[in-house]
Amino acid sequence: MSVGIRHDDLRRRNRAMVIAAVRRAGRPSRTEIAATTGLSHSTISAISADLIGEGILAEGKPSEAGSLKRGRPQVGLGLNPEAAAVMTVVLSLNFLSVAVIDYAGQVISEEQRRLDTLTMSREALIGECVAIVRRRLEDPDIDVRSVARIALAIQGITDTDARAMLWSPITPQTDIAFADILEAEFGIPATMENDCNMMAVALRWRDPERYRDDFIAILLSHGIGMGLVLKGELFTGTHSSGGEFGHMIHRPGGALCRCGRRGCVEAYAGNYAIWRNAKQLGEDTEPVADVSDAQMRALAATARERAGPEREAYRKAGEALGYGLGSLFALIDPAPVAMVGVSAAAFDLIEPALREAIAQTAGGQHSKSISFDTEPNELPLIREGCAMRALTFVDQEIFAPGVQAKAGAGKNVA
Amino acid sequence: MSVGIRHDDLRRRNRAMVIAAVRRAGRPSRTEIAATTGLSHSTISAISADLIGEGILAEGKPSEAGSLKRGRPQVGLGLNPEAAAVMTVVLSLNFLSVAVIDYAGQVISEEQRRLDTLTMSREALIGECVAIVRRRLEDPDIDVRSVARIALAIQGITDTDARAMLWSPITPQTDIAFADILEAEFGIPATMENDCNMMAVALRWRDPERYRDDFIAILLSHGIGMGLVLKGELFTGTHSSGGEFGHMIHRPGGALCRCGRRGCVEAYAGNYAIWRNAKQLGEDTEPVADVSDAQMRALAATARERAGPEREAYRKAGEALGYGLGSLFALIDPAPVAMVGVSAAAFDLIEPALREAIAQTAGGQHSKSISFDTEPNELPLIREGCAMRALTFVDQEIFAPGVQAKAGAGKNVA
DNA sequence: CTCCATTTTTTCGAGCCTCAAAAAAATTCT
DNA sequence: AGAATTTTTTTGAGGCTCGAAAAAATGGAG
Repeated sequence: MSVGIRHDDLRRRNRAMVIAAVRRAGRPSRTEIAATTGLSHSTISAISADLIGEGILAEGKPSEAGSLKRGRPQVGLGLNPEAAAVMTVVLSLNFLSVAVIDYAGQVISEEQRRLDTLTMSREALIGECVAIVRRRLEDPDIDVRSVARIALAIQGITDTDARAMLWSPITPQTDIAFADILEAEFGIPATMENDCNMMAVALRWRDPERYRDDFIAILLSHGIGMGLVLKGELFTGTHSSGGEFGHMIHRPGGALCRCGRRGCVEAYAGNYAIWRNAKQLGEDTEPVADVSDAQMRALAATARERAGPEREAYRKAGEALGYGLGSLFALIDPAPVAMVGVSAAAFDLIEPALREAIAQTAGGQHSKSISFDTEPNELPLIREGCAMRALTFVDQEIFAPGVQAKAGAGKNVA
Repeated sequence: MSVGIRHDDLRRRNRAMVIAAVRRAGRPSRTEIAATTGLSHSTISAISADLIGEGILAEGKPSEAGSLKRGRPQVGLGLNPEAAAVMTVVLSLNFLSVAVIDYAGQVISEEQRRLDTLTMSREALIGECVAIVRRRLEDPDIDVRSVARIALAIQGITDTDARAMLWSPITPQTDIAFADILEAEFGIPATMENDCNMMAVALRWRDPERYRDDFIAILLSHGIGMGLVLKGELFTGTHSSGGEFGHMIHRPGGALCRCGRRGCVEAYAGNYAIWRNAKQLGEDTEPVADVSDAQMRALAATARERAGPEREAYRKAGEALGYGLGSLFALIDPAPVAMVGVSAAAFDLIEPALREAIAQTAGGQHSKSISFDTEPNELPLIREGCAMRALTFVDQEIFAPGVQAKAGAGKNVA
């Protein structure tokens, strides 16, 4: 059972709340913070005095060009960019991207690099990651000691503790404890996150109006991934990063999936599956290793131009996604969906069949009210999510430390 | 964003924690409570003195026949049965069951009644419920004023606020706000819960070792229902009671389901579906209204005896359940499963195909490690879950009241 | 230019709450 | 009967938040 609340926890939690309020609002005044947190002015005053004294917050002009109102002007409270820094490492197919971000969220150093992830050895892959991180840490603009956290993201399955990649489509290697490796190498706390989960975190940060308590981010790429936020919390499985939406069974015994099983949603909606159907290769054909974005765009163009196997391939993708979403909606009730990735740019080809399929399912009662957003470029989203993830960690675990600082990723606050 | 923690919340939460610890442990000593809650002895002493003064707890002998150890003997703290009472109302197919339960969890009055729910008018159905509740409240053994909460459970879909039944297979009526009706009639706070969710609550209460943080309760009855506990919390959809496992799509365009759609899991695994397949009526045949338990048991007996359509019907049920569970496990990772209801008694016929199907899915990697329990009788479970639900409400909202007493069901603490 | 109205922020005292340590209570063992 | 042991209560200290009042900082009116 959950443990009692100690007296000291109170201050810790309220500190964290104030920091979170500032991060969200930008440059709120003390009065605004009091309003959003529900705490009294005196408490906010005391806590913010502490935080300023510790160099975590800094005073400045308020966000609104005030001076219109009478009375003592508000003093804006902002995050002190120099309070700390975090690092994001995004590993995707043939690509490695690293950035250092200050406490206020600005990128202060970055590097990107092409790799051949599918053929690299385990050691080479790890080596590249360690090397690129080291180069960034040696950047003269960066104070190494200020880097408080590293967040990695990778396509594939990670464990719930956010320590290791268990399996990924971008490499034949399995079970690499990237978080432990980087921690050991640089002595900086690190976590290993699932890319789709980071997309969800970023969407929530970008548009809290639309993506608040319940929503779904679906990555339409070579494979199909999902990030799910339920009741305001990032949903992960109990053991792994979970949400293996792409491997829900669409048709028992159906098309061959990259995972070796049959009939998964991905085996109809992943890039390789659309490609396979468009080229009429048959559902038992071994999935190709990669289809370039340009090839996919060409496929979509053809499908738009004329009826034929290309158009049919997208229809099948839509159907699979629709039934999958429908089954998901049977479990969690419908929620806004963001489609991310190359094939999101071909969503016009996918949507009709998708909606029709959803309408055949339990979730389909409100089929018309379900709304879709599209975002063709996943990488920036993933990086942004990683940054927020790492910064939130610093906010909570370093600047509002409690007795029970957990080893793992802490709470799944999206 | 969540609101700051007030100073008064502290006491409230710790009071609730102490009550919960006593409810769980039976008759713990103050020292034991201190150990399980993590609070200091002095705090426990202060809080329990308050609670005894208010008549919520009462001193007595400790649960263990102690006197073996040296030193001052422990004083057991138990719930005072007279502190309050709650009422459970379980509405199932052709059956209505009501009980009054004291604060310590003992049944002190009950009544059961056969109805013809499928043909009753809306008014008659509501009237029966109101009448049976009134009769129990007029029982001379019951002090009406002590009844602090009514929990209803029904098969079907309820809303997230636990106010209304939205749809149920046991009646053609829809959208009956039972909770509001009973509240208005008797002035006692009421909630309307989903039966499978109550099963899950009860399982957790009965066997916290096995059913702790993550598990699944599946009702194998005329229809297929599910109660899901994830990370220690009852999982409900965002709008409805959610978990419409029975209406996940097993085969797109497949067998006709009672819900009017095609290919749902229930259309292969519900009693009517097993019946339909056993009688070789064809998948488009309109589902029958009811199959008696005796008929189902006869079917199972035949299936055990010889190969034939009966055995094949159970195989198909297993397959559908297996693929459904597999898809679920793709999302949430595998967890222990309890099979409840008549067909749980025929689980031997279902299990082989079920396991084979799971092995074909993403969740199937750990197929062998997934364990199933069976419990053929759902009604006692549902009643027990309702009772715990209502008692927990009294513990939290009445005996540890806070500023923000929410209107709805409060937190989903299973 | 001065003074008042207005709004934000800080200060101060009160009231709770939890905690650690010590004291008191209630037994068993010798 | 006294020592040892364990549970429970008491006591005092330290923290935290809150409301009210004071202080600060500005715009507007005369």
